[in-house]
Amino acid sequence: MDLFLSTFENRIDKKGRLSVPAPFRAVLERRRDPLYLFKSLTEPCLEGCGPERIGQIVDAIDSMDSLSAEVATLQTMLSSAQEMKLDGEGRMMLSGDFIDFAELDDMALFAGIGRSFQIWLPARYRERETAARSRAKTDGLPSLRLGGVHRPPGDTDGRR
Amino acid sequence: MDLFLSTFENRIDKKGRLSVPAPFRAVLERRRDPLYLFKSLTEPCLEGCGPERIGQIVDAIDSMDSLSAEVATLQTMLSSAQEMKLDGEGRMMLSGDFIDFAELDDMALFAGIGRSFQIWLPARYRERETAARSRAKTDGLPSLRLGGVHRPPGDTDGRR
DNA sequence: ATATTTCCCATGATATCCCAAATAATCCCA
DNA sequence: TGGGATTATTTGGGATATCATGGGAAATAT
Repeated sequence: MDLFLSTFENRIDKKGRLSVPAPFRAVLERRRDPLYLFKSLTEPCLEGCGPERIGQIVDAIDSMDSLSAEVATLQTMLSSAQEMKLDGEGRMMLSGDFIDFAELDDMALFAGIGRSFQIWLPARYRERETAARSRAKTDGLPSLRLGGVHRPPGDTDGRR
Repeated sequence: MDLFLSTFENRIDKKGRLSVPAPFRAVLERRRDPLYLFKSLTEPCLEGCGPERIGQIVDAIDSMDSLSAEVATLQTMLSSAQEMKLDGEGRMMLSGDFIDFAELDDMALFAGIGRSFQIWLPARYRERETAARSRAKTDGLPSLRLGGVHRPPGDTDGRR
C-alpha cells in the first residue's frame, strides 16, 4: 500500500543537510518518484509528497474559476514547491526560506500522514500531538466506519 | 472469519524485541497482511491491525475538510503508525516511543479484540479488566444486537 | 578568488539476520 | 487417563547489514 507513516526526528547538520528517513525514501524510490516540498497553507510546517499530489493541485486549478480566491491559494502552494534532490546518502538541503517558514533550527521531525508527510520543529509538533490526543479523549474519536470493510461496490481494493 | 482473540503475555528482551503471538501471526499470514501498530488515541496502549484499517483512515482524511480538528486527530494516528517488520522468529522491534507511550517494561500483554488487538502493560490491563467486570455487574451488560452486525450498504453510519 | 554545493568515504549506533537454547503445547501409546 | 516423546513457540546472543551523520575534497557558481 506504500504510505508515509510514523515519525522520525533527524538532525540538520551545519551544512544544512537533512536525511530523509529511509522508509520515506523507500516509498519514493519504489515508485521512482522525485520528492517535492512546499510550505503548508495552514500550518507552520513543510509538506512533502510525490509528483501525483502536485499534479492534483495543478488539475484542480485548471478546473476552477481562475479569478477565485481558492485558485490564488492553490497557486501559492505551487509557487512555494521545490523538487528536492537527494545526495548519495539520501539527504536534502533545505533552503533558508523553508527553514524560516517552519522555524526549524537543528532538528526536524518528519510526520507521515499517508500519502504525504510533514516536517515540523519537533517541539511544535509535540504540542500539536498533545492537543489532538486530549481532544480525542474528551470529544471521542472521529467516526470512520470502523468494522465496516464495506467498500462501495466496484472498488476491489481501495488503494490507488 | 479469522479474528484476533484471547490474550497472550510475552517478554520484551533487552534488544526491544517482542514475539507476536503465533495465533495473531497466523491470521495476518493467512491474509498475507503486514502488521501495523499505532498509539491508541484514548488509552495508554498500542493498537495492532492490518492495512485495511490504515487505509480507512487515509481515505477518511482525504474526504474530510483538511482544516477540521477531526483530520488533525486522524493524522495523529497515522503519524504514530508503523508497519512492523517481523524477524524470522516472528518478533518485532518496539521503538522507544512505543514502549514509553504504553509504559511497558519487560512484559507485554496482547489482548485480541476481533479485527484488531491491543498491547498493554500486563498489570494495567488487569486493572482495567476487573474495572470493566465490576461495571458490568452494577450497570448491566451493553446490549448486543447479535446477528445484525452487517449494515446494509448505503447506511452511512451517521458520520459527519 | 571565495563561497557554496555536490560527491565520496568513514564512523558509530542500531536494526536485522541467523542459529541455538529454553519453554510450552500437543501427540501418542500404554 | 497418565506420562514420555515430539513438535511448536518463545527467547537469547553473536555476526552482519543498514542508516544517520560528519567531514574532506572536488566541482560549481558568484
